[in-house]
Amino acid sequence: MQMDDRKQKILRAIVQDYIASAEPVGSRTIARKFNLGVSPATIRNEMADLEDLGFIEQPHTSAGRIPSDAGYRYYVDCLMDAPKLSSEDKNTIEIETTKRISEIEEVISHTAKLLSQLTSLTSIVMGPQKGKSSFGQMYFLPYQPGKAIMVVVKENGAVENHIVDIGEYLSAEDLQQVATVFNNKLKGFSLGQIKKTLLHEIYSELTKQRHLLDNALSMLEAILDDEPEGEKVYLGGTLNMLNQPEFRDFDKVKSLFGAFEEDECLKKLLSASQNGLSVIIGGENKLQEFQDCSVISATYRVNGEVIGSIGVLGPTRMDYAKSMGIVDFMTRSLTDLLSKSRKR
Amino acid sequence: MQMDDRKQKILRAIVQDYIASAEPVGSRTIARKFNLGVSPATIRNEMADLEDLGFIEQPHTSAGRIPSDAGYRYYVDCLMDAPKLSSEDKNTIEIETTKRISEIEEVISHTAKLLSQLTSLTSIVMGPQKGKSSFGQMYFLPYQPGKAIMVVVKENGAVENHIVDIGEYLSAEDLQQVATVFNNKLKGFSLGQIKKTLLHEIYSELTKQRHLLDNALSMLEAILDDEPEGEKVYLGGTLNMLNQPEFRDFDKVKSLFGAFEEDECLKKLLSASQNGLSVIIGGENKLQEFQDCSVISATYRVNGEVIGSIGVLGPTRMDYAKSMGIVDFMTRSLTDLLSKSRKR
DNA sequence: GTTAGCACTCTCTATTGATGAGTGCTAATA
DNA sequence: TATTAGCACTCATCAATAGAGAGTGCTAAC
Repeated sequence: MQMDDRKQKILRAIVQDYIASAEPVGSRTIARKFNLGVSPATIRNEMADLEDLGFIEQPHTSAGRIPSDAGYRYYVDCLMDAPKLSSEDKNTIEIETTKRISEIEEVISHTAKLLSQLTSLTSIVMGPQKGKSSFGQMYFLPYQPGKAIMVVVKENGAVENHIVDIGEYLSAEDLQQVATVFNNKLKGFSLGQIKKTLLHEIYSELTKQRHLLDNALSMLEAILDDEPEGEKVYLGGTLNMLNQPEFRDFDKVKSLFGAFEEDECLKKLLSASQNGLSVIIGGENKLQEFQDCSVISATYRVNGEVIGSIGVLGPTRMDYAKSMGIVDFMTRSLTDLLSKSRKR
Repeated sequence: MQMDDRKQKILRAIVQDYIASAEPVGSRTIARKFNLGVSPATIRNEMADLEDLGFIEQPHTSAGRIPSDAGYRYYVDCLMDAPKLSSEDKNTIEIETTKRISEIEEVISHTAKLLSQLTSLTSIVMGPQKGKSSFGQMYFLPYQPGKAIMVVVKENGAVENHIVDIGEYLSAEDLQQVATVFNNKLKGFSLGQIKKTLLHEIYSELTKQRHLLDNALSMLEAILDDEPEGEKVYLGGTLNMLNQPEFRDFDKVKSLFGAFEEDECLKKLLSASQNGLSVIIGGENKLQEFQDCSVISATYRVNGEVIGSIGVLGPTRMDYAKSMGIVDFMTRSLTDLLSKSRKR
């Protein structure tokens, strides 16, 4: 049995109607709403075929059909209108992203909010991958006796400050000296590389200045320890999930919101998209908690280099065309925005 | 009618049993579980009296009784065992809070997590009140052409960095000069005060150095604009609310989680506690969304000055003695920790 | 003042039956 | 041969009903 034109039309009708209504779609409904020029009985026959092919399923004997994961997949791959976004949404994105915002973190969290607003789904935005970000420069500023503020500028423009213990014996010049060594040795290296290969090099350099060493070492540790394992993840519109009829079930909500609190889970969700727009549908997802969800994600770049990803999470029954359009456009404008702001 | 000793014992029994079981408490249950030496019938009579006094109520004719807000209030004020915390919890708090953490923000968010863990409730922690925090020092660091990193150290020890536009024309010395003016003029003033009274003073001072003024002004604006209105609020254990039987209701969950996303709401919740330990029970709360909740909160200090508050939010039926014990102790150790770290 | 006994109330759960949406099959039709 | 009309059948949903159980309030006895 093959997918002919009519089967495709019917499958598309089922998916679209189910996306809109969240109710199983019957043959009669299709005949009425979509003008296919055939009777419900014919549609029933075709639907039986589509069920055999695995694209739709029946929740119970006397209900209409709902798309299976395979059905959604076929829809996304072959039947769907090209991802599109309304000029209204486009406008909003352009206005919102051109509002001058100075810090990357703010841009990111702002993006998460905007994304969830536009899609009515839950948005997940992964900030610059710190492990991959490279060291740019560092400064030490006086803070309190025995402590200093260490300001680290990454190559991607992110700025972080940490309080570090410096012991009692370091003067401002000593600190300056340490910073100089760091800046010379580390510029351009990722923090991962720093940890592995460069640590002992600095160590030996500083050995020459015996009196600095002991305290400098604790600083080094502080730098690397304070650096969290992975990237920061921002969520937006988690509440939107509560509006979806498929989550009118307490246990589902609990396990879902539980997963939301685990950064690791969210990172895994986004990790699929290596490049371009990625769509993961229902059971294609390996994470138990998200088997009833679909994820649309994409990576964004700064100056050509992938530094993070954004995505939306929703019920399997989501408006793929719209969501994909928004995620795609958002990725582009984020990439634009970040690259532009770096050039200035 | 007066509260005699037996009435008090019965009321305490009702509150405690209801806290534990979340089920209306019947006369028979009390006679069985609490050895009052009287029969269920007698207890029934007393319960009728307690209901007349407004301390308990019946969800429906043939159910047991549950405490009213007034009942909880009486319990907390007069009947409850002194707020107490297990030596186990005490230990956890002491170990967790003495882990060396350098930045105030980290301490705060860590506190929120710990608090919700120990109480199985939702924790709300309000960070240092920025409006009330005072300016300490500022530095400018080179960033990119036309931009600088502005590092602001508050008097309470918090450090923030912002990227500011400086236009094309400012040299490092110019920046240094501006910073010096700021540091001299502003040290010790709250940001509120800065905005109102000192702005024109600096303005006039900088007027003397004409070439700096235009650009310095935009920086000033950046400083004050970047400063958010209020304090940052941290939530922990919001999921715990889903485990409470009183929130097995979708509309409640939705409005509750909606309120969680509004920082303003949460701030209002905590604002009650001006000093010491404050307990707000059910309807005493003015916010619609939290009428079924109680809030226990307290303020913490750095060097005698109140800089924030912590609290827990739970269903009206919460274990007040335990929660109050934990919040109280936590406040103290937070105060200790922050004050100690400031002295070093 | 306390208690035992009992009728009464009300929630909760399970059962039942009616309704309606939707299917699958068969036979008639183009 | 493909399509369609007709019809019996299935199953979820909803409302009504009955029975069980928990708990009360009242009365009368202790």
